[in-house]
Amino acid sequence: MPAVTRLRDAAERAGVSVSVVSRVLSEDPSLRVREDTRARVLLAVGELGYTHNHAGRALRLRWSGAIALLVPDMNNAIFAEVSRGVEIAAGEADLVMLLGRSEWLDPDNSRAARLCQQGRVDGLIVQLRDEEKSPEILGMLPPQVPAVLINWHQHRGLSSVAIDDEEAGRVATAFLLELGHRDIGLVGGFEQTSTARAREIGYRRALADAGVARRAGWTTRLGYTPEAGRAAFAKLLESPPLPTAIVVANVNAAAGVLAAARDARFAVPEQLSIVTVHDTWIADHTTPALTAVRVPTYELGAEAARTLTRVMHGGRKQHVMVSDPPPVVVPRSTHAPGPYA
Amino acid sequence: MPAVTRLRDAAERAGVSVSVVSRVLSEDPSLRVREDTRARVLLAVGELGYTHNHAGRALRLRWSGAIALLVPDMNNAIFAEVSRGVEIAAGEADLVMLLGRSEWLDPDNSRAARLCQQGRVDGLIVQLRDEEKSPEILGMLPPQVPAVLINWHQHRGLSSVAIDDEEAGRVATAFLLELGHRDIGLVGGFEQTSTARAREIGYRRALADAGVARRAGWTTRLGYTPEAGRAAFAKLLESPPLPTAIVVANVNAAAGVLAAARDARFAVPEQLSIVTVHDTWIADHTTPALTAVRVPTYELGAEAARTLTRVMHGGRKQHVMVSDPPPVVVPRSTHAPGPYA
DNA sequence: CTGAAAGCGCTTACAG
DNA sequence: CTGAAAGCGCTTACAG
Repeated sequence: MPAVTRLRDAAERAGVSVSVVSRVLSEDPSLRVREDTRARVLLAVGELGYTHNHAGRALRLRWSGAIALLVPDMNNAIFAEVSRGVEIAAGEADLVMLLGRSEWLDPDNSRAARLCQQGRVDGLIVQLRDEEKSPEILGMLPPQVPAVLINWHQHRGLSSVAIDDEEAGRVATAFLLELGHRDIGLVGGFEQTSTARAREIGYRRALADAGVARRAGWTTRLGYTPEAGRAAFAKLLESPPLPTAIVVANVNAAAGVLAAARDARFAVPEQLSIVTVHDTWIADHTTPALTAVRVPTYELGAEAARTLTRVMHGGRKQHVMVSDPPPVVVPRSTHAPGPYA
Repeated sequence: MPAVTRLRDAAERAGVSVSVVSRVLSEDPSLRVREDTRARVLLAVGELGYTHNHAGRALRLRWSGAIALLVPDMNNAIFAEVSRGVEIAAGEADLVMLLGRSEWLDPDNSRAARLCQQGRVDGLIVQLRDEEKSPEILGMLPPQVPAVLINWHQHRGLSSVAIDDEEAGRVATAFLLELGHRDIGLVGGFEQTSTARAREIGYRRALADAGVARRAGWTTRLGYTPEAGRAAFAKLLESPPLPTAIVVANVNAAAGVLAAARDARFAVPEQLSIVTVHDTWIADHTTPALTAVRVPTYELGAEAARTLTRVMHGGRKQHVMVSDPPPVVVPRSTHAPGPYA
């Protein structure tokens, strides 16, 4: 570590005690200092380019100024976008973001717990793996650790932040209904994940609102990966008749559906319309480009950081739904008028 | 912050002084302690679940145990993959990774410089934005700050880690030559970026080795984005004749090329073969799926973390080329035999 | 309005 | 082999 200037150096240069420098720099409004003293201090600080030493400050203040974002996989455009939101909102709260993996929560010798206990981070933002049966894994964390679960609705044990997944599912479905489709399937996520359930509810509600019957065989719940999407399409093929349109609950799965449809020489959108949730840039680069429901992923991350900040400052556990901007369909090339148009 | 156990608590429980606990935990092999003392200490530590307080340790030891990875945009599969490598290798060196943006280097009030000066991070891994004219921006960093530039070859001022970009360009081109193409263009990156230059050299060398002429009009250097790819294709169209094949220096640009070709109703690979550098998962999800040169992106990140560690431990500036595994073509669906097959 | 002092939790010469 | 003490750089009661 370079020999940096300490509070003491600045104090000596300004001809005051360290207390004064520290207080001037703290910008405590209740503080009385003579104007010329303050000026001298600021001058010295400026000349020396003094910045407080973080470790000294953290030790004294008992906080680290860091939060950790734990995701299953950065190699997922959705989480990458969330991380941008977290990083930026954290920065606005003068917090720094540490990037980690959801594995860090794994019970035996949890790295996340250690980080918290060591005082390296003040809180956690957690995206669970979809395979996780439930967020019980978080039970492994010391209960005092401030944490917020993202993409989870109303978890009883922890604060959570989610987007309006139900509305996203509803909007996607309503769009297809309006196009004249009635035979609409759902390629959904795992049943145990909160977002998958919400999106499915939205899908069902849109159908119900339109008085359109739902066919159980047209709903699959295989997950949010391209492979899951492929599998879902295969399953659909197995039990004809096929729907004329499907809602896919996740864009990565939608890419898989599209690939499988292509392999099966199925024409999209002529034979099958597809609307997916999540407007990541992959949606714009498939062929045909995916019609997608844009959801506030970035805002989700930002709100998670803000919520965590509140919790860290002693706020109560809370459940936040990010509903601004609301889910909206971005029409591209995977939808076509349905038979009832 | 939760009331965690301190060294003192463990010491009291074990009936020894804090010095002993600290020393036992440090695992200094040169240390003499009675076996039963050590056992008592370890027992107490285990029972209490003691972990050292990070701030105390960092203050005393004058290091933070953290590094920062600065990238232009996480929403780029290549950097996401690099970050995985960095994170994992950092973890192996007991370092934690802070994720930041290249903007943090911007001269006025550089956040990166502050982070270093505060002792919040011990070093930096930097991916420059492609628009950056040159790495001179790093001149803004205090010279003592350990830093390594990634995706840059042989920068004179700083350590750097890069993949074998020349070989990647060569392999891509050689693959097309072998397929019977001779009219081969290059959709390259900005001239000022080191990787773009290297990939272009590889492309030229492959042509030269095969005794095939290069046509200047078939080389564009518009950057690594989908938009750049689209623009490059448009430019190619403007000045016929067209090559029968192109090497694209970056997969994101390749996605743009593909989209533009589709819009122009150009048949890939029948009328135009495409081989791109970077085998991110996007390559597998375009239509047709991109034939790509797989390069060791993950390893690049991991090696960057290791190199930075060495530099932080006082090692000299160094330039590392990650050449294992070597660049290799992953054949998919954007290549076809050329006219000289 | 300003300063001297304590103490955050740790490691490590130094004594014994 | 073990302990008492100093000191890393900071903030903040407490005194004046």
